[in-house]
Amino acid sequence: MDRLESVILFLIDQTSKTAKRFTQRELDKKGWDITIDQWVLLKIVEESNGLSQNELAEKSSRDGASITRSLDILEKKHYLERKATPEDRRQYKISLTPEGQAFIAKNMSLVNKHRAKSLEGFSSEEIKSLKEMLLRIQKNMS
Amino acid sequence: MDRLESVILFLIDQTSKTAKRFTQRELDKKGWDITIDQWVLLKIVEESNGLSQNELAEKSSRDGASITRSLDILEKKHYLERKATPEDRRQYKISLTPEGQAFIAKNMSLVNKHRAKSLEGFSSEEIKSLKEMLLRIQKNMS
DNA sequence: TATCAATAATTGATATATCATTTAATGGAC
DNA sequence: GTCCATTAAATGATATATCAATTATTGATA
Repeated sequence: MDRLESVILFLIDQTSKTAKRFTQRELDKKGWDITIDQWVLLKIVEESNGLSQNELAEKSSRDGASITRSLDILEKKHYLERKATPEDRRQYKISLTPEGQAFIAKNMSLVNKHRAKSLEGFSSEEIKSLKEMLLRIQKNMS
Repeated sequence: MDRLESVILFLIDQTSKTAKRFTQRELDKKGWDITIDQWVLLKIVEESNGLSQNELAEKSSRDGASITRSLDILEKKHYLERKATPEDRRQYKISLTPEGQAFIAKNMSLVNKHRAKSLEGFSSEEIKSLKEMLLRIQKNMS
């Protein structure tokens, strides 16, 4: 029977927490006014404009209720907006505002710096294989 | 510039969330009355009896305040207990109760089944290299 | 031994996640 | 067209995470 420190799911969770906490603190120091999860939401919207809230929940692996509340916050900051969908009045299409675009533009290089830091010393083959294994685990757990 | 889906830190977080939600739901169905994070705490105590709360926070990559509250819950369920430390009356040593031991014994095989499921199709070399890469990322982010 | 900085755990305030429920709108089946 | 199950998003209740501040204790130093 394995000790916890060698259980992959435990290590993944631990790595996620460690990296997130580290990055969040660094970004707070730089005067960020949003969380990493909110940033991720902005990036998803940037990459796929006009998604519905359910689609955002799916893409970000989060609960729909949680997305509703994050969108409220990001809308209040004027980083993105809900646009009515004429074909289906129950749903919205979410899109970036110019302020949202500007916020991403201003911070992207800092985020890239952190991503690079997390992978210092990794070869591109390693990164490729790591990605692929993470996806396999996700598939196993769904 | 990479799309989010190929950003390692994003994939790690996503994998962690997916696996945790999946496992939590499965365990809830079996009538578990604790969360995965509480389970992890129990397991840490089982593997290293008599740690202080700060040490538990460190090992579980969680905040001390959060540990305090989880311990309150687990103590109320009589799964573990705080024992006074005579050498330092500020700290406690945390240990499993017989009920805690029994709970682990009863559920361990189910947990192992989920761990195995997450790694279906993985060779032991792959697992070894995945572990090692996760630890390297943690080191990079600390 | 009196003082004071450092430390362990707790507590308060606040933010966010999750599940269940509710509301409004949609789209079949009849 | 009416009924009704389904769906999208919002909301309420509850649990947990984080940070900052607090409380009690320790240990070093003057």
